[in-house]
Amino acid sequence: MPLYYALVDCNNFYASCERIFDPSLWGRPVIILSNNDGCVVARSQEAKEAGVPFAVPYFKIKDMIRAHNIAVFSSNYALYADISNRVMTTLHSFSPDIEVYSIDEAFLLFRNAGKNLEELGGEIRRKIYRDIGVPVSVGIAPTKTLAKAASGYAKRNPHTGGVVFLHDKESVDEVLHNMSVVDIWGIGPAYAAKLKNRRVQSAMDFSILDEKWVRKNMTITGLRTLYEVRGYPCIEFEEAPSPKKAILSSRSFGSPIKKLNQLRESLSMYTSRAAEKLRKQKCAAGAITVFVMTNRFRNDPQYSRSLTMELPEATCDTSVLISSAMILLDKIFREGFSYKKAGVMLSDLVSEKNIQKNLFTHTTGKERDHLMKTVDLINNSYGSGKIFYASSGGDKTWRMKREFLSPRYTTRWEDIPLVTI
DNA sequence: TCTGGGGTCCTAGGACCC
DNA sequence: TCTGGGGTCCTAGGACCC
Repeated sequence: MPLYYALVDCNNFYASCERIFDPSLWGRPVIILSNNDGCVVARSQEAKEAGVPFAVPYFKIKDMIRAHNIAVFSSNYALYADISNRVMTTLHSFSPDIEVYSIDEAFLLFRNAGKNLEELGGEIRRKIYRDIGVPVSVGIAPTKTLAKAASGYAKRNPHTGGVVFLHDKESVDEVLHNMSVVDIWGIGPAYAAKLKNRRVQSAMDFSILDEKWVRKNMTITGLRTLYEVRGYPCIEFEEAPSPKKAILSSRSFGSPIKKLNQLRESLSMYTSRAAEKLRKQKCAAGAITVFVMTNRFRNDPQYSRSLTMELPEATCDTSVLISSAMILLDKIFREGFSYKKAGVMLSDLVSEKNIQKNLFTHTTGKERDHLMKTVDLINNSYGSGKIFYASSGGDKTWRMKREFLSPRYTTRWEDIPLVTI
């Protein structure tokens, strides 16, 4: 029975989100910056054509921005996440089997479907564009890796109408021939360089490689990719998002910081964030790691360290986690460096129901639970960071830069667009 | 002179993804 | 002046055990 995977991929997703509410951006190059307005993480088609490279630091392209009248935005995750949810909800109406792969992509599974899949792809495209305003590309193929390849091909080649269905050898070969090996899902720059030495350039070259060589040089994951490219599905379809094994919260600072106090504030803040995420997925952490680092792009003296501590008892209590983080920070902090980034990682996660009690620690139990729930409730209702731990400080000189933030059109009452007649 | 072998667990580092 | 953040998986090698 034929089984096909469809990959639906939003085109230039962040840029498309900004355009929904600001039609003056149509036809104009648009770029979106990473946290701290550091580098470019998304570009509209026009911006790509104007020559803005991916991941380039913002300060390096200021001239180009002026010359091409490029619209610049800070990342507005509240907006993107909300639009993403709408897209995923719409996709659900096309197949009950959906794997939300990232904020702008989802796989759909189609069982026993025939030739009409191409048509269905077109329908998906039209519906999402009409209902939400986001253009998407659709790739349909017998494996996830080929579906990815197909949607990429659809995006690059307008004559496809944004939908590519790989249903026979000819159509697969056409796509693989016109695809660079580094664009295969699962092959990054390191493997691509290795492959280039073997004169493997196109995805087609890769598909006919010797299995043993791939296994030896690209591990078992590389071998899976090889089979997938040949049309044998090896990568599982995961409908339910698998529970996280670690939770990370880290940030670069708006400007470098030198004082222990400032590091303490920022780490205390990141720990609160991580703990919130932890409670949201109803888990407790058995270990905590703290790391600090200087700016590797500068010629200053460099320092980078991390330290992990096992907690006597798995916990999701923010204050326990903060005090543990502070102990770790005190151990790794060195005077005299300009720190650029710090973070905290919570690992050894267990379900909050299965916490192994420690005989020798004093737990306060229910009251703390209740306190945490209340803190989360307040912050969820009145905005993140409405109440916070005093150790997170009020100074916040280290806070993130977001100079070009658009309104949270869909998630904040004050920001809802007004229509004037 | 000859210096085992098999197993587990942990960690660091490297690869990839968006 | 200004170079993101948050993840997963795999492997090699060391420590340790019998």
